[in-house]
Amino acid sequence: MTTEEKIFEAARIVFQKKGFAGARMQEIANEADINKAMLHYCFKNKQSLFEAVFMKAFSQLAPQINLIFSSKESIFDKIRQFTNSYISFVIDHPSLPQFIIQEMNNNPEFVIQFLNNANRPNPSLMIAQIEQEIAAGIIKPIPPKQLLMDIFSLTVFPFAAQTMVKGMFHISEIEFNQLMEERKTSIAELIINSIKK
Amino acid sequence: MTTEEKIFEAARIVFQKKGFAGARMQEIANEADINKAMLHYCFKNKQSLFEAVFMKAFSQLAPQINLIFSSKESIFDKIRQFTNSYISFVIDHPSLPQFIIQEMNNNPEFVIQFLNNANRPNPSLMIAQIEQEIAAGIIKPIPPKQLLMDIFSLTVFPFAAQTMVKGMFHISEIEFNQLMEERKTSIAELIINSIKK
DNA sequence: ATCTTTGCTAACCATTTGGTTAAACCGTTT
DNA sequence: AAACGGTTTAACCAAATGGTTAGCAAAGAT
Repeated sequence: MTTEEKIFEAARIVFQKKGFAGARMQEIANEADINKAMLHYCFKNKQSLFEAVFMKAFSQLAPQINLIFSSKESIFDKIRQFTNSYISFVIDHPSLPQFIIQEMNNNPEFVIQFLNNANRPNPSLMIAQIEQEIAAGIIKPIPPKQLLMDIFSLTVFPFAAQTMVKGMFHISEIEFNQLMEERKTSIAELIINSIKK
Repeated sequence: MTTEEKIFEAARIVFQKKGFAGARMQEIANEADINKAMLHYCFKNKQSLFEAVFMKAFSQLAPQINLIFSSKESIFDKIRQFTNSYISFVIDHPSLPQFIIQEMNNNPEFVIQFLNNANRPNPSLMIAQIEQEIAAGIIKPIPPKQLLMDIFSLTVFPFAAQTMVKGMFHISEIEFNQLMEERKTSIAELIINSIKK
């Protein structure tokens, strides 16, 4: 592992645990087990190191989202595929959702500029598809944006609010992951049951 | 408004916008339009000022949650009541959910101690009720914890991820609030449709 | 009138924090 | 072996930041 990779990995850990404002360059250096000056040798400054970490995080998550926005399946299959693959992915990267949500909320200006980017996830195709399937009588009439929010809410929220969920239910990391495994199909069935005619 | 109230209100605004780590005492003083030394005259330090704000936030939100955990209604009515009243409340306090989730995730140790407190929202009664209604054949068999997570996910997530939702759909604050109004009944119907026998 | 308390501020302080620099290290080239 | 270039570090710096202090002004209390 190159020094730059060590730094990046350490930065990822620290930024995702403490957020941009709470992270300390010295802590990242300690985590990477290198001298603090190396951080500035490999990355311009805290901001650009953070942006590298954030972009990587987002670029890992984006394909998961594009999976549901851009595939050619029917709505039902899309929902089944998405809940399954997204939850699998996030179990392996459990701090990503909260990290992204937190930093987006703390830098709304950045988000606006960021989401105008080219390969950002774009829901408009899927909204059109939902309207079509409603018109075709396959699913009940439901505002497409609501359905999209339903899918994301059910999938992402338990991870974003992980600490609270664990605290409320008094469960461990392992039990939490078991719940999320169970949730893969549980969510899909919930939505499909509710919208199919 | 007393000086202490001015400080508290300013601290609320700044902490909820930037989080604990991102908030600056000077910025709070500016927002309150008083001298920075007054912060320390009225509150011991940053930590205790933050705790006052956090506790207030949580104590406002807790009754909304206890509404669903402790009322005597049937599950269906509980869901209808909760989605309605929670969303009404949070439209008026839109940064509360993200604030609480963020600070809990950033201080997990604090959460553990905090959720052992007496009047914390406790889901066990409602879990028992769900099991009863399943046994009575009123609703389909579904793991109670999943149902609880479903309700909270659908209700809380759009607010917690507000900036992302607005960015994805390219909608304004006002349009967002309209979506959330619509969502009050939309969510309740989604869940009830899906679990009723 | 004077002392005391309370609310408040300007100036200051110690530490932390992001960032820089000059020199050392080390493998490669000449 | 001397010169070179990329890598790494100890030491340092300036600014930011949370917190303190000494004192002022006004309102009660004696």
